[in-house]
Amino acid sequence: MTRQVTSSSPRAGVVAATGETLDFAGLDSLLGYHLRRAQGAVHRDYLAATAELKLTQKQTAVMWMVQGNPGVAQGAIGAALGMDRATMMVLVDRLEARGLLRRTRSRADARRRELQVTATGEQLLARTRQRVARHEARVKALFTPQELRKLESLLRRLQSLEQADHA
Amino acid sequence: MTRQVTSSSPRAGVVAATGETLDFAGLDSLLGYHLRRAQGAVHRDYLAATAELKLTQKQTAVMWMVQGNPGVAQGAIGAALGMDRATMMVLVDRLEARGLLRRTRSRADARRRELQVTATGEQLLARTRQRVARHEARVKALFTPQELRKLESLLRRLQSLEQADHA
DNA sequence: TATTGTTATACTCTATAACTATA
DNA sequence: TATAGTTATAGAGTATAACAATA
Repeated sequence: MTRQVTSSSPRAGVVAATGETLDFAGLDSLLGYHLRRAQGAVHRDYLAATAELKLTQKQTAVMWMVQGNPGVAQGAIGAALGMDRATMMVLVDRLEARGLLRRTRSRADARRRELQVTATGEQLLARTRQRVARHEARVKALFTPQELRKLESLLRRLQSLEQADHA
Repeated sequence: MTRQVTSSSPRAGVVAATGETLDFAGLDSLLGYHLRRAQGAVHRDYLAATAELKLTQKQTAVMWMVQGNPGVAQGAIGAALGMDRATMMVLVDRLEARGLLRRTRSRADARRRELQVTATGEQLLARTRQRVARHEARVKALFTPQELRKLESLLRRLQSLEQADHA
């Protein structure tokens, strides 16, 4: 497949599978576009790397955080990972149903649910970590250490949009 | 398993809404994590900026590409934007149902469906472009021109994962 | 046989709103 | 009143598999 991904030129285009040249018409001047494409590519690589384990990026992030903070409140995890309460519910419901997480009422504050990784969860998470490490290595191999630091720093700055006022 | 992969500080954490400090336990050393968070933040900003127009990032990208390439085959758009045929169907079905796109059988190759933006679609896309421009400006204001070029270049490299062999 | 589009199906993430129970 | 969690509901993106029409 011939790929002609000229970016900066005024009439950037790709040679599609059909042989037609498509005009991006400035779409590829949008940072959001590149971010979405990059995220898609990395996500698909992640899925391929962890396929049989059936833990998505988000689910892994939750398991990971709960393991690192045993007994943490459900909402605190959601807040730390930038997820809505309701979104968090869906995630935790599934992980609990699979026996990977335990949800117990907090004795200090009965409104809260404290999360713990189960023994089954520990095992699956350990296996997932190995796959993730391989996936990460493949991704990071695209960059020099300096580029990696730069990229991470720039991505962190994008995250700061979340805190900004939208008045 | 001892994990000491914390990127910035040995015990990186955030103060959650509750006042508890959460340990990321190395999660934030994963590039995929930062990418996902950044994409989430930008996506939410995009949604807020275009709320009443009801065109998502993906839908806008499709409309944008069709406008720039009138009569292009449905599959060619999908390929250029990195979407599955079935995924593309869902997108185009919705846009067609809203009267924003027209889908006609190609005379040159009857297997293909050629896409066109309707008059209604043109209007909505024009309004969307204005909102997107404002959104983009807000996002890009986080960076210097040099940083922007660097970020785009690094994101492009991530996209190249897609072409790699996963044998 | 290969390609393009289609349909059916399924799963995940996301969010809003209304509700319960606790504080 | 405010907070933590819950439930119901909905929309959107993603993908696999099987299929029809066409090349």
